[in-house]
Amino acid sequence: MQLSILMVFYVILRVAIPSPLHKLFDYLCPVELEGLAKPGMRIKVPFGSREIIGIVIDTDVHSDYSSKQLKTALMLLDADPVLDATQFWLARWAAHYYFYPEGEALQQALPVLLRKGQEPTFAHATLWRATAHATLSSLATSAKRQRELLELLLRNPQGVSTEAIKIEGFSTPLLKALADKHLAESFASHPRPYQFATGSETILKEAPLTLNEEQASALYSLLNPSHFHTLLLEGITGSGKTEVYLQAIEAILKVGKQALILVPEIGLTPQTLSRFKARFQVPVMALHSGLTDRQRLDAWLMARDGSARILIGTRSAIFTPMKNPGIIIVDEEHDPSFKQQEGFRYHARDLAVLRAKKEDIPLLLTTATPSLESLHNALDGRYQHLHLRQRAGNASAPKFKFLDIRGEALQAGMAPELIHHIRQHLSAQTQVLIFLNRRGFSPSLICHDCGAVNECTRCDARMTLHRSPAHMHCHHCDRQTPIPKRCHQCHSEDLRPSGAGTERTEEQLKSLFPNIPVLRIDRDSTSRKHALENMMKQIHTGQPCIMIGTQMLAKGHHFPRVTLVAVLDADAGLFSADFRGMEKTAQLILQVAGRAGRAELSGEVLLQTHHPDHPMLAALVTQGYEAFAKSELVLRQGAGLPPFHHHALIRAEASRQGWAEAFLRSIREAIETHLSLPPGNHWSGPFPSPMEKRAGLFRSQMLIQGRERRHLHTLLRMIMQEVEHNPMKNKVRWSIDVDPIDSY
DNA sequence: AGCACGCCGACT
DNA sequence: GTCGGCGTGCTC
Repeated sequence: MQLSILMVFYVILRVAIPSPLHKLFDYLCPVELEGLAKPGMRIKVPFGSREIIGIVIDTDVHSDYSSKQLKTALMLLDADPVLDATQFWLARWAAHYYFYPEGEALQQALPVLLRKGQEPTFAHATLWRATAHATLSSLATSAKRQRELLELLLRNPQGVSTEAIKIEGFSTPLLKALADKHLAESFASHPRPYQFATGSETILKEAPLTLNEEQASALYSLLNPSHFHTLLLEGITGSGKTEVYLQAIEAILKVGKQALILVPEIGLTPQTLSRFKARFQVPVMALHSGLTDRQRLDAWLMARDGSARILIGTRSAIFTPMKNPGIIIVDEEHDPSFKQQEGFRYHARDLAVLRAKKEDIPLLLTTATPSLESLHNALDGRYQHLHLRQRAGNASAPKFKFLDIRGEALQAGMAPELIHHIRQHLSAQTQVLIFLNRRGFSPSLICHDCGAVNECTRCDARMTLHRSPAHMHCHHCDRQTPIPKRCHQCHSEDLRPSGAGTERTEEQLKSLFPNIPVLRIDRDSTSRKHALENMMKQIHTGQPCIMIGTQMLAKGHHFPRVTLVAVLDADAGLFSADFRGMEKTAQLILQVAGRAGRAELSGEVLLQTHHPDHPMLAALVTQGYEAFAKSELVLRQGAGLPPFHHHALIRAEASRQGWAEAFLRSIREAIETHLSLPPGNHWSGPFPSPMEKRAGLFRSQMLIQGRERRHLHTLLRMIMQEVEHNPMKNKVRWSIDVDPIDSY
C-alpha cells in the first residue's frame, strides 16, 4: 500500500528578540507575509505571554523546532527594512564580537521611538483649515468668536496648527464647533525639517583658514584615495587638527556626501557645535543625550534620507544611518568614553573602523595623545600616521618642569614653590590653571585618636568629605550621609580631613589670594544650569584668575590667557593596579598642559611629583608623548599585554560574598575538566575585583588573555555555553567585556 | 529582562 | 479566608 505523504512547507522567520537570551527565535511566517518579510524589518511576535517587537534576521524553510512548537508572527511593521544593510550588519557584527544578545544590540541601533513601534516618519503636526465650502456667511453673525476663528483659517489655507490656534486665543471647543458644522477640518502634515538640494549649493558660511604644509599634506592624504583607509592624525593641542577635518568635510560635502563625527561624551558642547554651524551652511545635526525621543528620530531620519549633511554625536552615533556616507571622523580617539562601560560594551572607535571599511570611505582618527592601540596599528602600517608638529599661529609649546615635593609641607596639596609661581603669573596679569583630579573637600575623614577612617557601608571605599553642601559622599555608589560628629569606633570628636580635593584647594587659594577670583570647575560646581557657562564667561574676559578643577578642565576648552598650568598630583595612576594607569596619566597630563600658552603667550607647566626620576614620567616630559608611548609599547609587548595580546574580562557580582567567585570558578573548572583550551589563551582568576564590594554587591572577575582574536572568541563561546548550564547563573549578575579598558 | 506560577505571612 | 512577598523557570 502506498501512503501519500502530504508535505507542508512552512516559511520560517528567524527573529532577534530584545531579551537577554543569547539566541534567535523562530516563528511561522503568516501566509500573507510570505515574500514580504525581509532582514532588517521590525516584526511583532508573541513571546511568552507578551507581544514584542523583534527584528527579522532571516527567512528559512527549516527550523530545529517542529511547526507545532512554533508560534506564528503577528505583523510586519515595515514595508522596507528600518535598518539599512550597513546598520544591520554593524549591529550584528558588534553583538557577536562583544557577546551581547543580538536582539538587544539591534534594538540599541534604533532610536527609541522605532523600538516602540512608531513609524519611521517625521513628526507630524495636526493642522486645521477651512473646508472647501466654508464661508463666513455660513455662520450666524451672533457666533462672533466662531467667525473670527473661521476668518483665521480662511486667511491661512496652508493650515494652522492647534498650538497656533490656542496662541491666537481660541479654545478647543470653538474649533470643535466649527468642525461639527463641517466648516473646519484637520489634516496631518509631515514636514521635512530641511529641504536640501545637492549640487550647486553654497556649502561654506565662513572662509576656511589657510593650511600650513603639514596640515595640507594631512588633508591630501585623508582625501586620497576617497576609498577606505584609516589616518591617525597626531597633533599637539593648538596644531590645527580641527581645521584639517573641517576642510575634509567641506570636500566631502562638495561631492554631495555626508560626514559623521564622533566626539567624546563631554566634547559635544554648544561651542563645538557652533564651530560647525559657523563654518557650514548645510544642515548640521547634533546627536546628544539632551534630545527628546522625537528629536532623535527626526535627526536619524534626516541622516538616513541624506538631508542632514553633518552628523556630530557621541559613542552611540556610530549606529546612525547615512544615505551618502563620505567620511567618518573620531575626534580625540584615545578618549575612554568611546567604549561603553556597561551592557553593550562596544567601542565606537573600533566600530568606526569596521563601518568605514564596509562603506568604503576614509576614517580619520585625531588626537594629541594616541591610544596605544591606535599607535600600534599605525606603527604596524595598518593606519597611516601623520603628525602636526607646529602650533598654529605663533604660539609656542609650553615648558614642562617637575616640582619635587618629597619632604615638602603642602598647603591643601600645593608646595610653597608652586604658590610662589602662581603669585608671579598673577602679577603678570595672566591666568592660572590648577589641575586636581579629585572632587570634594577631602578624600577621607580620619579619627585623630584611633585612626579609623569613615568608610562607605556599601563599598570598599572611603567616603569623601564635601563642604558645600556639607556631607559625606561615596563617589562609587552615590551614597550620602551627614558628616559624623564622632568616630564610629572610639567616639572621639577629633575627626580630621586628610588630603585635599578641589574644594579644599579652592578654599586655600581664596585665602592666599583674596583679591583674585578663584573658579572651581568640577562636577559639583557645574551641576547648576549655566554655572559652567558663567564661569567660562568670566575666564574669557581675560582678567587674572585661578581655575581649580578636575578633568572637566582638561578637555576641549580654550583658555588663551592661561600661562601657568599646575598638576597637583602627577603621581596619581603612576603605580596603579591597572596597566593602563600610566597611559591615562600621560594623556591627562598632556591634555591639561595643552591648555597653557595657546595664544601668543607662552606657557609653563608644573608637575608636582614624588618621583621626578620616574623613567616614564621623565620620558613624557623631556621627549614628548610619542617617545613615551613607544617605550610603553615595548613594556606592553614584553608583558604580553594589549595591544599585543587581547583581553576579555568575565565579571560577576552577587549580593553575598563568595558567590560571584564561586560561580566564575565553577565555569573555569568545568571547561578545564571537560575541554581543552584553544591555543594561545590564558586564564587568570577568578579574583576579587579591585574594589570587591561596590554598591552593596560583591564582585569578582576572571581575565582571559589571548594571542589571537579568533581563539579568544572560541574560548568565550565555550564560556557562554558553560554559563547557560550553570546552576548558579541566576544567583549572580555576570557579563563578558571584550577589550576591556579598565578592570574596576 | 519580563512575566507567570507557586507556596508562605499579615490584613480588608 | 485573600493580597502579596520574591524564589524559580520559561520564552520559538
